[in-house]
Amino acid sequence: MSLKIYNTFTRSKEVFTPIEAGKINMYVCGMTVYDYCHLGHARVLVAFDVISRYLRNAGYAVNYVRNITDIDDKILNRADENGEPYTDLTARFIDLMHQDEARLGVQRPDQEPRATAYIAEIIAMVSSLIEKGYAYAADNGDVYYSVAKFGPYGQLSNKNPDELLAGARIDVEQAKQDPRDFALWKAAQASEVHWDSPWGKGRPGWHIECSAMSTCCLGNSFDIHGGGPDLPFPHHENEIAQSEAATGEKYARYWMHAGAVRVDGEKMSKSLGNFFTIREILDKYHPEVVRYLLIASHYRSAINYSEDSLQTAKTALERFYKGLKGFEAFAPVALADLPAPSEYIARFHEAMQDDFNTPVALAVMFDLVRALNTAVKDGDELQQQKLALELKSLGALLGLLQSKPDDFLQAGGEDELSAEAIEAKIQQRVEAKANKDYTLSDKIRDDLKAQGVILEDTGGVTTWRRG
RNA sequence: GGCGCGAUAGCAAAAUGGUUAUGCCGCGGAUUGCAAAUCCGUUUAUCCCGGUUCGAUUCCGGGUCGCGCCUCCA
Repeated sequence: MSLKIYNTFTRSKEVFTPIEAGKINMYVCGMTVYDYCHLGHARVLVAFDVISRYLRNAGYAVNYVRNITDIDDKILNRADENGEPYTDLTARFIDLMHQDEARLGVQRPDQEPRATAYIAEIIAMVSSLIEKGYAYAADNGDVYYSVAKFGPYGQLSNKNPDELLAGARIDVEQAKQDPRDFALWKAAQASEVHWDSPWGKGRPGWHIECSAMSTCCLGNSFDIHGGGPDLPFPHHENEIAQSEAATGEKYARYWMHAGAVRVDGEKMSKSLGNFFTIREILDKYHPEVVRYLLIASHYRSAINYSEDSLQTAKTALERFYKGLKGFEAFAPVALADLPAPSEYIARFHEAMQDDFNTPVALAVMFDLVRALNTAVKDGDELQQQKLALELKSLGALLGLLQSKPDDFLQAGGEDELSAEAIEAKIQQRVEAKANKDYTLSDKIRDDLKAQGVILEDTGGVTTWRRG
């Protein structure tokens, strides 16, 4: 069994072979920090979190780099609107992003380079592109990349450069020699934030920072480059043009792009203003519910967000947690460390190795929890322990099932009945049952149910959860 | 206009040239004081029209509808 990855560049699933055996260098385009992260960002964060976790678990030494773009027109505009230094704005949203990612259980990347820390490298790359004839300094102080000079331009997004020229419909900057050319360096206006450069005071263009940071952190060529669904063109196309022209080497080998998150059939995006932030969703739902929702569809397919879909995700997770009650003591282990792994482990690997097919991986876990429930019913303790450990270990690999079952099943809002009040009611009911006063005991149970609390009498013991 | 993706049961979502996806919901049974949970069983599918094939949801062609990128967006 070998790992297969869908490569945007070839538009096909390919057997994955790293440049250096056992090592994977991976770069993912991260956030431009001027606003809260929304669910679309969460999708990319979680997708590549699961991918990097799986690759590590499969034994690869993964170097996962995810950048932060902390200088950009939108950042400067927002800081201007707020009347604050742009560095205050970016520091705040970097911090908030880290909070969101921690709450979602997303492991931090190995390196998290920021554009403003790589200005010297960016200037060096732009200089190199000018020297090699791929870029030119215009009269207005901007530096542009000359798209016509890069023969393979358009390969990633499957675009014909000639047709791009015909289709240009934005106001073309006068200083450009060709409408398709894009800015590597932008001259600073009057009092704007700027750095000194051979072309005067200015700041980096949008795409160059990723070329510079990925090359500095991972080398001229690396294994995987990932990002959101709207990045293949122009961002990644331009990265390829910049990097390959500057280094003369193949840039990234496998391009991976997450699918869109939609709302009512339309892409969730800042420009449409139809986005839900991660934190507002996490105010109402357990982080694992959000993770489950994002993983229950394949990472490349579009998903349609709704409150209902979160509710369904919660119900699905409850099935796992109900099965794990009583196995709190089992700590998850790496899959390679499982003793005598069951067929479910092999099936899980098979699913994940097929372009990280998490929906199938979850289906395997549902089969596993059924087997676990059966083992519990049959009183087969060895089998129970084995399967519970396996389920927790598979869950851990996906960043799920990390809570104690009761913590997950009993989690409630502040306005809901307290655990103490529920326990007191249960005690009253135990006494009623002992007196065979089923009318009272059923009334207590019905009253609790009306308040969203479900009682379960299992083996003479009553437990509860919120429905 | 260019490039690309998708259409699967009540909902969500995989896969597959012939054989159970899976989860939720519905129905029946076991279990239970009654429930809940669990287990067992079970009802609903492959957008339309052609073609290839012994056989197509799956491959090919055409169509319809939806969506994405082509402009800042993950």
